Amino acid sequence: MWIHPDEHKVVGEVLADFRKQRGLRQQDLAGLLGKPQSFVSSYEAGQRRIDILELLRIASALGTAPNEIFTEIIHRASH
Amino acid sequence: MWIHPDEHKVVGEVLADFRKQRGLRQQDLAGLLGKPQSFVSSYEAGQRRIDILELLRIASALGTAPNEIFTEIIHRASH
DNA sequence: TACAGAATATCGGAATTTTCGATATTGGAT
DNA sequence: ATCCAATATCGAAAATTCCGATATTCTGTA
Repeated sequence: MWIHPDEHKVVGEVLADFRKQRGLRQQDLAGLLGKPQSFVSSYEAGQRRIDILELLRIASALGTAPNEIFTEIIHRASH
Repeated sequence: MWIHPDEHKVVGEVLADFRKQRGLRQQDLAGLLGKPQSFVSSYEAGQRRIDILELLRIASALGTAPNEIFTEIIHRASH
């Protein structure tokens, strides 16, 4: 148990949506990141934090600019 | 001991430079963040990771857009 | 240079988080 | 209802974080 203040759930949801938009499975993305599927599952559920470098790598794997992800997080967190 | 792959040092250096540009001491920024000075010292030295939400808060406290920080990190990390 | 005070860095060890494979659960299609 | 893909959860060892107290480094000034 523990972690996710609600805002971390928002982060996970945004990252999950970006992944799904690309038609990737957690396992696919995990492979690109060199991590197990449970890693992706965990952060998408807001159970694990993503640090700056991880975000850069995830954004890169998803073929998006980090700022796109940030913009969406801020947008959703403000509701 | 441990953490900082070199890239985490870059993250810390960038954040330190942004802080200094604003004429803030670690203690000042720490106060804005509700954390001890050792927190700022630690991540600026690349000894502690900064997660996405923390970056948003730090950027906000420094009066800059998160993307400015990212851009600089990517720029420096690519050298 | 020598000093004072400000600024930053380091320590220690308890608490929290992360790790990853194995397993369980859920979801979608037929 | 069954099959299989996709995602979620577990556990317990390893790694990281936490923060105040203290040490060190830095800066200006006599």
